Amino acid sequence: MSLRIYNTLSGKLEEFVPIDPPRVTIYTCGVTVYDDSHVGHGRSLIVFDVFRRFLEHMGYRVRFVRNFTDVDDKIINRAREECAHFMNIANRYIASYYIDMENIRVKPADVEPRVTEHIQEIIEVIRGLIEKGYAYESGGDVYFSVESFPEYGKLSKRNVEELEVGARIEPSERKRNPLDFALWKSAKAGEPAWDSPWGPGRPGWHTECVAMVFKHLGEVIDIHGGGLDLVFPHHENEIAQAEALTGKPFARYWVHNGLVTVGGQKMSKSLGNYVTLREVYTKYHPDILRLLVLFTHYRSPLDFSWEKMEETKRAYERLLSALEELELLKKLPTYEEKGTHPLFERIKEFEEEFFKSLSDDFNTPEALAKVYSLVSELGKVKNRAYSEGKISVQELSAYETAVNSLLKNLRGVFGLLEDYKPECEVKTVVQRELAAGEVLDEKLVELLIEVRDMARKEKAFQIADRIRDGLKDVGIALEDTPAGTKWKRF
RNA sequence: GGCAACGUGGCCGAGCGGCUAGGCGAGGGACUGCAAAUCCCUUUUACGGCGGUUCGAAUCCGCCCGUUGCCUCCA
Repeated sequence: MSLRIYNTLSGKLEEFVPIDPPRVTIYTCGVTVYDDSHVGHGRSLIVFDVFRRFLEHMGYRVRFVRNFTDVDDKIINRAREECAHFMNIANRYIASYYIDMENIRVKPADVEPRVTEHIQEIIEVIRGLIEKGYAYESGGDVYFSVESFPEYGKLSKRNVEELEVGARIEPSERKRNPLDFALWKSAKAGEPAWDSPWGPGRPGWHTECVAMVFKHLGEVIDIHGGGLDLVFPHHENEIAQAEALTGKPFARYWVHNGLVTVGGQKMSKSLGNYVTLREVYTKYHPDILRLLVLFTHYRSPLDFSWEKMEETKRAYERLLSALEELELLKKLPTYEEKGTHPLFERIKEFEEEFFKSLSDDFNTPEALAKVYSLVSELGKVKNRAYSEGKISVQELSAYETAVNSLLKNLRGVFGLLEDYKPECEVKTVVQRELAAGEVLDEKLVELLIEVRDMARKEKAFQIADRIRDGLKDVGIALEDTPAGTKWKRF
């Protein structure tokens, strides 16, 4: 099956052809570690996590690199505020990042390089650019000369003249052209600094990614990704440096995810309208965040709200209950039926269409629509089985096949349902943390359900309802089904 | 101001020349001791406005209106 991807560089959907199949190289710009990650970062991380899983699922051997920017102005400022070393700040937020990633189920990249561990490589890139005449040293700084690279602006569809007119870039006597950007910044007093041919200083922002790509993936990579807000200037400046140096296209496909907004406005630190990932995954199961992200196409804006989290939670629970139903259906009396069940055909269609949607520029919302169509089919099966009080062997087998197919694909590609086990309820992170002390509670709930069932058999509904209401007060909901009473926390 | 997107039914959100997206909500029904959950049915001028191309446009083209992003650190 061929995969089509939207390439920011061409502005078109293109068929995905890796340089050296089945090998695929992907680089995405990671976070600057000066604070906790928010939902905007989370979206980007989840989106590329799913791309990577999907490519792996298609049989590609993916090598995935995602960096940490662990030295920059914001980290330095933060360190100054706290009278701490900048590395302490960086290390703290890298640790925090890993906790977030574990909780939102984003797989680690194959290499997760840090800028401070690649200073030498960065210096080599800068040195090469100076040698080839694309960069110049000026008062201890080194700048890339935008005029020297005629294709500058090709990614973000701008031209140098327009940029100069609208330039709000702070003027600097050291720059020849206001659009020139710093590859190396000379150290000011009290700032972290490394030795270089141009004196002590630190790397500018844009060179790090180029140096790390060269080192860990090579001169030309298949996919370079990041948030839409990185297109200009960051990725434009990466292209300028890398291509000036090698004369080859830096990345074959430039892929950018849409931004997360709040009330229509971009979620950002500076606006203060952000919600941290930690806040989300302590309130909701991480699958719900992933589902929220995947319900919108990756290139569209995604407006975050807690109401939407609630909506997504309901959609998630409907999916879960369809899966859990299998164990209850197994308890019904069975009978033999002639022929194969039509549900088997639907499962086959589902799998085909699910991957077809994903192959069309990672259309996850459409893929989810296929998921929910199958879920509806399962609901119909369940309903009929319960109204007849029995289920055919073939139908039960089809239901089980469907559940396994959903589980396999939602786990493998979407990273959902990783902790799902039919006999256990799915818990939020907080619930998991509390789980150790819960065994006793569960026994008590089961005992109460047993007592309630006895009461119901005696038609002592007042007693039965008292138990149900009482459990509701402590956050446990009961559902009576022909196959027995289910309970869950809410 | 420049550049780039986007405007779909109560809300969210796919589709991008002809064929039911899907989710959430709301109303009705089935089921239930009553619920809950689930399923079924309904929510049928849905495609910002005005022109144009076409046998046929939400889907292509033009203009207008509106929203957003980038142009400064940013996933």
